[in-house]
Amino acid sequence: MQSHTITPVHTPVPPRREAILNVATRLFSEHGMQAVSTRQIAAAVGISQPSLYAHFPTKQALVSEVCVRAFQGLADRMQNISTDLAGDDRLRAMGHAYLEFGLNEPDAYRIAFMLDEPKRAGVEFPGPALGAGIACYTHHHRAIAEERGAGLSDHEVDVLAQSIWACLHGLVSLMIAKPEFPWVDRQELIDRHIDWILAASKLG
Amino acid sequence: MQSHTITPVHTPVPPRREAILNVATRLFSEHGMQAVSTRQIAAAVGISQPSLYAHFPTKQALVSEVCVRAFQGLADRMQNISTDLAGDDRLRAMGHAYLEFGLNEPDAYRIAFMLDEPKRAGVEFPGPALGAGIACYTHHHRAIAEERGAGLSDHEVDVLAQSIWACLHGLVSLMIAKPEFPWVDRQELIDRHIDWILAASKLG
DNA sequence: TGTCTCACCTATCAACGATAGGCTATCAGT
DNA sequence: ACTGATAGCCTATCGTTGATAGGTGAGACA
Repeated sequence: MQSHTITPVHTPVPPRREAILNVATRLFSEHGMQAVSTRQIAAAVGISQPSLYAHFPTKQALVSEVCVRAFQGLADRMQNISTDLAGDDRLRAMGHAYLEFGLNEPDAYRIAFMLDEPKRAGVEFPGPALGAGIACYTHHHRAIAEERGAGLSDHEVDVLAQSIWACLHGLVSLMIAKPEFPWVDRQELIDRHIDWILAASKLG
Repeated sequence: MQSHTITPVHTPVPPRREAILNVATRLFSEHGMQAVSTRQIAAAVGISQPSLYAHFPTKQALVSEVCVRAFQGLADRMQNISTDLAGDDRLRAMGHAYLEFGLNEPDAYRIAFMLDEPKRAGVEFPGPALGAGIACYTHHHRAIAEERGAGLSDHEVDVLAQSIWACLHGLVSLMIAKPEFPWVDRQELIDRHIDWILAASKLG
């Protein structure tokens, strides 16, 4: 039912919505997503709590949009790597980009890959946040197929890509969830984990 | 304590605390831990909601105890494997035990390894649930050290054990959190993931 | 019998996400 | 300039959550 009144020319984007997203991003990364209430977000923006619901239908929608924005950065980075590099350099750079994104944006990563989908009650979205993560997985899958897929069936490429993804996800998600675990030096573990996966992926 | 259980006439007195834990375990595995409220647990037990707090100081304490009990099963299983088997059979069996535990007890696994510690505000527990999980990691670390540690320094064993743990955790946690992802056949992925890790762990 | 203990109850709290309904400023069409 | 619609915001309130306060009643023991 929205008509020809779409572009009012003076407001290219409602600034309030943007302000809410920026404030929410900051609060989420400071205190964690579950710990930040809609009332805190509204107070930080300077509006009342119900007013948030004029811009976002639900808190989850706000969270998802914050997350999607963060993941766009990872997708861009993986895209660039895929066009700039080749061979082991390509895979190594993508692995590092993936791990470092997860460790630098733990809230976005957690929202996309470490939380259950809200699958309650019938209809079931892929979920916008998960969708943004899947876009990154697609870059990963294509890189594996092109760099390690020679002589493998599509199915075998799928198995390899999912196995490698699991290895990368395992390290970043464990480090996010359990930072107090007595890890060995973080950078050394990341480097050797990736090198080890790269070598193993040549085993066939 | 109350070993000879001839149920008294009036009050069946199956220890309340035990009944709560059993009911909570069932409800958590049916609907997920976050979705079950203290009121639902109390109703299923047949007592009022505040009465729960006579047995557990907080909901988190109840959740943790359910989780610790579940993990005791995994620890026992890994202990048995470590004494019954050796070589690659030992590592393979432990890997399978670990993955299948996570997939069969997703709530316990999630509580122990996929949730942030409640580290806010000063004092910081290791957390009873995490503690139970760490006990299992210890079995894993020892097995890696004994089966793959020849010629490696302690530090290199740590790196290898943490890398392999991350690979195992990655697969189980992703499958738990994202069951709707188009995974290849679950059993095939598990088998080939473990075999692949086993082979890779021989690369040095 | 008196009293101590303790598991249990009802009543209630503060905080949460979310909704209902009214007020006001802007703006297009007449 | 008036009118009517719209958008954005407000206060008030809802139902649910985890958790607390304070009273009640039964069994153990002197």
